[in-house]
Amino acid sequence: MRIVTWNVNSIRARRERALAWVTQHQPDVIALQELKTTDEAFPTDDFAALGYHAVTWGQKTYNGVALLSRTQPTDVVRGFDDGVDDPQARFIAATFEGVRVCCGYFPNGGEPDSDKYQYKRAWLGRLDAWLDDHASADEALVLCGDFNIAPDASDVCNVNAWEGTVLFNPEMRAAFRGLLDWGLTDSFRLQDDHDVVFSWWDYRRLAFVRNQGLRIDHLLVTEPLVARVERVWVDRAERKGESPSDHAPVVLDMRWP
DNA sequence: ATGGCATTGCAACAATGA
Repeated sequence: MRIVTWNVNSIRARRERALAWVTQHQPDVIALQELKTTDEAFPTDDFAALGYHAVTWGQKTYNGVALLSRTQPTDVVRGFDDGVDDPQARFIAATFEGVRVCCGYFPNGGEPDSDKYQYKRAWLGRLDAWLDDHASADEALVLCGDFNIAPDASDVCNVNAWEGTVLFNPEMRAAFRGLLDWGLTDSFRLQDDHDVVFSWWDYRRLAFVRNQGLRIDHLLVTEPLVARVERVWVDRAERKGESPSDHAPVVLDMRWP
């Protein structure tokens, strides 16, 4: 089974690339973030023509998440359903062939002293609560998406430049460790021979050609899946050429069922 | 200390991202 996470930075701007990528790489499930459009404007029919089901949770202009799959999803949830009045569409989950796939577009956080960072903190707490209340570390589960957290110094191109930012600081590293403590494993780190580590490169300053990036897109798996992971890899090629997203797809290949 | 690049929505370049 191939499960992919990809922040597309607008599905309308990335429509042709996304269709081509799915055609080439044939994922079983692909979790998309930053759709930046409504459910009505999502190219559901284009993916259906390729044989993919789509469940979406979009909104105008910002945010938006989706799950595309070869098989029919079950038990779809949109948002945390925790009573918080939150207009930001950042979380969707569904089950595919017995694997619960949770797709999050974690908040960026703006600046460390900002309201946006407070929202990021609160959102991470709400995610923890959702996992406690609606999921189990004993079930086959993948938590994937754009976490907007670089978990370790080895995930950062320039530690001095990034330390203390909303993407890389002690509190965010602790939040990431909290997810691991809940019972998740960073599938990428089950393997130590990666050609490509980073998953995001800034559009500016020639960051991609200089390979000045961050690893902020992750696929965390529960124990029932750990031994089944075959390979986790970043499709750096998708970051090349005309009009790429600033994120590359991260691919998890595993033996399932 | 700031912009740099990209996208959206509204028609002003402002808001946002990472």
